[in-house]
Amino acid sequence: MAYRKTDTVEARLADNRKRILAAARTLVAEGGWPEAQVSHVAAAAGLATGSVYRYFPSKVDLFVEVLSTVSQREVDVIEAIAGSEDSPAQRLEAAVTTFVLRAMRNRRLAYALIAEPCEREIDEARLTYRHAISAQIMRIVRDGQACGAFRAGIDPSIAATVIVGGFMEGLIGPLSPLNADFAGADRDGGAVPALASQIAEVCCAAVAALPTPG
Amino acid sequence: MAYRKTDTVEARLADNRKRILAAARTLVAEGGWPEAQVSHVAAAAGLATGSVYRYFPSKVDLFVEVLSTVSQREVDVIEAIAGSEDSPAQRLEAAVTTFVLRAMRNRRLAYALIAEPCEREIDEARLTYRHAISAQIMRIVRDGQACGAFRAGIDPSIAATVIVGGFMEGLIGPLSPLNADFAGADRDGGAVPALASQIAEVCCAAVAALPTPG
DNA sequence: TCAGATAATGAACATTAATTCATTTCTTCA
DNA sequence: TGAAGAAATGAATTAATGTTCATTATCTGA
Repeated sequence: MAYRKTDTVEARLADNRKRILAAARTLVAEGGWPEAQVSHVAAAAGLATGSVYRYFPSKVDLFVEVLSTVSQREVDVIEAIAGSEDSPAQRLEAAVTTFVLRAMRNRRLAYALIAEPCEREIDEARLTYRHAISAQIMRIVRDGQACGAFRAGIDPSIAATVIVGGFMEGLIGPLSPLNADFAGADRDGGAVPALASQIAEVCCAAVAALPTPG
Repeated sequence: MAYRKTDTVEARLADNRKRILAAARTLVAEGGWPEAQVSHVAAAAGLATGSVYRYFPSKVDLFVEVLSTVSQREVDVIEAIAGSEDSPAQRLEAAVTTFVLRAMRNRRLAYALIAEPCEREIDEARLTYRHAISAQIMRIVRDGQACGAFRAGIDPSIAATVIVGGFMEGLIGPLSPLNADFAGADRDGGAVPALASQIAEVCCAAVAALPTPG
């Protein structure tokens, strides 16, 4: 009488869930939010539309999980940099450069997750990760102020927010699907590293201490 | 046989159009985009829903005009500052401070026009004005580099973009309706001017030249 | 005042996807 | 193997607004 999920079934269910997430991510990475439709996801995952709702309570939940997974990885990367042993100036430079370079590796996805207009609830989920990134930058700023490498008298929270807004905005143009300048994949030695280092330089200067005169 | 609009009618039509725009603006300023519905606008303007379509081809056109009117004024203000006789450093500081202070005078409206999720086409119209503001900042950056007040070797376009993103992001938290910290109208001598000057300081430092050593 | 022309109305319509759910198919285990 | 439970299906439903348009009201010039 009892029905208990076999390992086989359990595995298939888990696989379905993964495939749905992967399909959703791929669709966003290829066509942005306009492609992010439940029926498309289902088709791409080889399931019926209604089946998606056996794995995710709603479209928003599904895509928030996609966004969270990708974003959390970026937060982790920045956190590792923020917690490293390098000088605050080096850490700030590395955090910004790394973020820009990584975003440019998957432009369409990064554009969708960072800047493309989307549903309110997904947009709100973005804030979580922006805050998390900002918190790591703030930590670097605090450390820098403590050791005199960064100017005192600036609110670290404001500085971090401005820096995060700055490098995100610096990315948006190059990320935009409308912008063809960065379409070529000349990631190494090309325009992308130059962009990253320029953005990082401006961000670092925003908080750097003035060299002690004399 | 012929029908020619009387001055009276002409005036009434013009007045209707203005009232529609004013109502639309007021609704956005009070409730943001969720309130920006054609039927609400019509009711607030004392007209029927369908009548709005005698003055504007679509909802998007109407609200793009609202956004344009408000945004262009801000562009004009910044342009005046950018073209003034002050030093580049003073102009940059003034541009950022002024923008922040003006935005904080009508937080809900500024939030809607700058950051609140909205329809794709309205969002695209935002970019126009962000670019226009960026162009003015870039002009200041160029002038500053030319006279040695700002560091050479930075792409003025990138610097301007990062600065604009920075102060916009610095504003978003304080502008957000969710944020109660700035709800009080202590505009003078209070938290708002302090915020503006902190944001401006960070932005200015991003491009300022290092004092010549020795 | 009246015919011709325009303006205003607002209920009905159109659109677009998300979501539901009655039905079908698959799984389990005695 | 078959009865009961679970999973999958996908067409129909829902919902929320922007937009239309047949109808009504108003205006102009003679």
